Amino acid sequence: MMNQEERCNTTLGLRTGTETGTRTGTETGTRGVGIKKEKQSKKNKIGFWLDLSLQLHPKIIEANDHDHKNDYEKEDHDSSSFKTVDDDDEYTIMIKETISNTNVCNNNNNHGSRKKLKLTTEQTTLLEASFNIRTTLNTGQKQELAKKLNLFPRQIEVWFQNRRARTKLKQIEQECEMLKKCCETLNDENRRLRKELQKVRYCSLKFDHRQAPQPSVPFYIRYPIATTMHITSDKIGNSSEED
DNA sequence: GATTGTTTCGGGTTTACGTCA
DNA sequence: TATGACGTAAACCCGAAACAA
Repeated sequence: MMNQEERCNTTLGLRTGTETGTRTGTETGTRGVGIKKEKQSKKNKIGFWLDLSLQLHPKIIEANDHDHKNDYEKEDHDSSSFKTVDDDDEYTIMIKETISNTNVCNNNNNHGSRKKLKLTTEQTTLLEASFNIRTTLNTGQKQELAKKLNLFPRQIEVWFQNRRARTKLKQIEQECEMLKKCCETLNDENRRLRKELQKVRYCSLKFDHRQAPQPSVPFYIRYPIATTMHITSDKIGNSSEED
């Protein structure tokens, strides 16, 4: 429940736009100061908006897609920056009832939940084909595709955004896998070289025993690293691989 | 050149929905 | 059959950048 102070925290706005399902351009943008502020403080705030939306050209909706289309139309409005009421508490309901017969609408989500559209196979196929040609669309291409698929341009936009994100995620996963394998290979190589080093140490000890008194510094340390590596890989390394 | 409004995008999150144990 | 966990994808939110007026 809201307290008295919150109840008084109301906003009044004017909304323009169309019923075509596209955004009105006020949803995003850091410099759209006035409207942006309203959006950021939408929670726990009652907002009244005068809706001047126009239905320019009612879309022809296929029978089996009817519910989803209507839902999306509602959804698209709800997703705009004017959704200022989130929960149907007593006060909100009262406000709704009060203003229900006027042109003022508060753009509340009527059912408290959004419907999720599942794209058909044909739609997905065409979208994928378009994505393979180009990963971003300009306005014209977006509208053309939306017309073809009987979707809203906003849906096309969202699909492409999500698709780009999925592509990037897959790419990152692949790169991660590659680095893992690379790391494993390097670890294997490291283990192999350590083993070879042990063998060299062992050989040098035997050699010193036969040829000379035990030196104070181990045999392998007396050679520069590069030389040691050379001996290791070319001479002894081969024999170790035969093991 | 600075300011403002608009559009688009990336990154992250939320949520509806399907699947499976 | 019911249900909860989980994965997926559509939709959403926000900040940043680019661009035009």
